[in-house]
Amino acid sequence: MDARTALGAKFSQWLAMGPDPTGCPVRNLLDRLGDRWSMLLLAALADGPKRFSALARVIPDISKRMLSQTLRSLEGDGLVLRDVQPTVPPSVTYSLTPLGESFTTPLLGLVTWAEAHFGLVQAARARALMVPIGTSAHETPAPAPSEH
Amino acid sequence: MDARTALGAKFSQWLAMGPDPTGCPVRNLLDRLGDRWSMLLLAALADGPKRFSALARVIPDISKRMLSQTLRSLEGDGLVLRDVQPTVPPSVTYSLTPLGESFTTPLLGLVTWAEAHFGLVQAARARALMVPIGTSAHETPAPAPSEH
DNA sequence: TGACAAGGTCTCATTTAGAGACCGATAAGC
DNA sequence: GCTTATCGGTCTCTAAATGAGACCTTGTCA
Repeated sequence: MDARTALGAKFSQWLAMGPDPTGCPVRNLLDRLGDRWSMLLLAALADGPKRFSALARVIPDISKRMLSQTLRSLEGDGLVLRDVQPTVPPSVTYSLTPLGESFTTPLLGLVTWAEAHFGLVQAARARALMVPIGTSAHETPAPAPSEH
Repeated sequence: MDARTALGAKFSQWLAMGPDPTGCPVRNLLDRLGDRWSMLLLAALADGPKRFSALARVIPDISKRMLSQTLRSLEGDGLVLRDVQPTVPPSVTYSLTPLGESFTTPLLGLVTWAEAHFGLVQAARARALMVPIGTSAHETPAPAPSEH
């Protein structure tokens, strides 16, 4: 059974579980980790424990606000450990918990796929620009350039 | 080399590539697929081609607006094929492209992890509620209910 | 004296997502 | 004939998420 078949089978099982999407583990975790920063932070922490400002440096385009918020969400889910040393100024180190480490396995699969297929995605994007999305031979001709 | 080490190695490679995050394939794809709906739609389509309204039924809590928008984004990235039959009313069927099918492999890994570890995540969440985040032994003592 | 660092929080403005009305053509129910 | 529903969306309006950047405290360095 290939991955597509297996995934499709799982998906129809979720459907059978009823109409409540929040009860589904996959929906639940995808809602948490499926944002712009969570998986990226987990990848950064896979490289080793890091302090708040070190994370901000290696991911320059995250705001302090989202960095703080996302780390607390990951901590709340048990994926990240937050260790505060009561020095002055305080020193806070974030690291992966064993649960967080276990997540690096599927995350590595995702990352590997991205590296391997990025070229094909870029090619598809280039085609999408040449032929506007949704346009094909049998559709309505291009709409007359009406203003507004 | 375990997954965590491999992922950490990849992460430090990205850092060496320079300060521009958008050039990184992983950042780029994570920004596209790392949202609330993209991976879920890919999982739904792994179950087989589906029409617009069928997708809306199996994922009841997505709005038509986001469904349309996300499908077009996936089409633009070459993961999903949109097939319009010029009947009246038009019949539009979405399916995975070969590239989209190849993504089901890492996605299945993610889904499998979620199913296997959801219990641990729930336990961590419960603990996080009992002991407010960031609180540990060497921090400021719990704000003693300064009764007198 | 002033600047800078730690690890955040706070407010404000912009961006994004969701709710729901609407569309045009057709077919079914009454 | 009238109402209703389906199809695959788009449109507007509002609510929520996000980003930018000021601010905080205590201490060290110049």
